[in-house]
Amino acid sequence: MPELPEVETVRRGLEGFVTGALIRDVEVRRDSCVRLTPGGADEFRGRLLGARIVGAARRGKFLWLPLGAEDALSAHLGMSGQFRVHAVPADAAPEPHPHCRARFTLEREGQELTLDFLDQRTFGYLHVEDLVPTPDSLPGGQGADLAAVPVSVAHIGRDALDPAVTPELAARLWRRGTRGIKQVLLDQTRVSGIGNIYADEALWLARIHPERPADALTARQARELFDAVRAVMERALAQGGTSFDALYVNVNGESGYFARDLEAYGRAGQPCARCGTPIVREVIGQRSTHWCPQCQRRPRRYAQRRGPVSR
DNA sequence: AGTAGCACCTGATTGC
DNA sequence: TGCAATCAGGTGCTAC
Repeated sequence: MPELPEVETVRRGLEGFVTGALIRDVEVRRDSCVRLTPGGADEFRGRLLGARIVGAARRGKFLWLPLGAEDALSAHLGMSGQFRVHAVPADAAPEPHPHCRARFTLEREGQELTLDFLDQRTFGYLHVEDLVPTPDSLPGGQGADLAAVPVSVAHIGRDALDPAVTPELAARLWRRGTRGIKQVLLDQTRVSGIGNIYADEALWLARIHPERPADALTARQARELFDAVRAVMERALAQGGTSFDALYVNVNGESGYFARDLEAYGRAGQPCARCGTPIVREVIGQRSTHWCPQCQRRPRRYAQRRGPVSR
């Protein structure tokens, strides 16, 4: 569920809480939340005990806590993952929530802290892995944390708020292939961080039909789409992200407020804020997709591609 | 190489 | 009331 603005909200919350902390204890409450680790929960715990967290980093929706320059505690929130912080020792913290998959006891400046990883749908996961330099690392970087990424993140493209991604670069990455642009926006190997909500919102803002073939986008449309992605994400970030329910909250358990500003996502049947035409919803590429049939027209010449496929 | 389809889960909501 | 079907913010693997 969480997309870039939500994951960044979590990252910021973690950064202030865990930076400089020593990992004193690791309680894995559900083994399957530890993935990509041959030795499972035991290895996970073994590599973390005594390690010091030096920051909190993110690329797209992938999050990691570097343990120095060599390795990191990596996390992906999947559809429902959360981190929750308690500035008290574990024995004074609330009983773990039924969805709590792992509990960490940290020590920082002589204080014991408790960090919980919750995940209702269990698509999220944790692991410890090496940091590797990536070919597109920013020279000089934005601090040591960004000069390298975890192995599991190396195949992910730079994200939509990364200063190294220019509108021209995004246009080049997106205007390839014949799939609809909505599906291409969700492809994390191109420009990462965009999920189902912000894809629909950005396409609405840029007035582009979600099924327009990626290679039929003009360079100008692609640049406008990138501007739209950034605008939507920056506004969402300023409001702490989008919360529909308790499945997305920040590290303090608080909701984000961007849901009230959504113009397309989840608004099927309601009037478009620009023209009043009811927003439509249709499943495209197995994802629920929302758009204004008036503002986001499918050009006739491309509409033919939707016709019956001969086989 | 690029793309489509499905698998991985739990829980809330909807419909019969 | 009960039960089944449907839906949900994501990723990655397999097979074409």
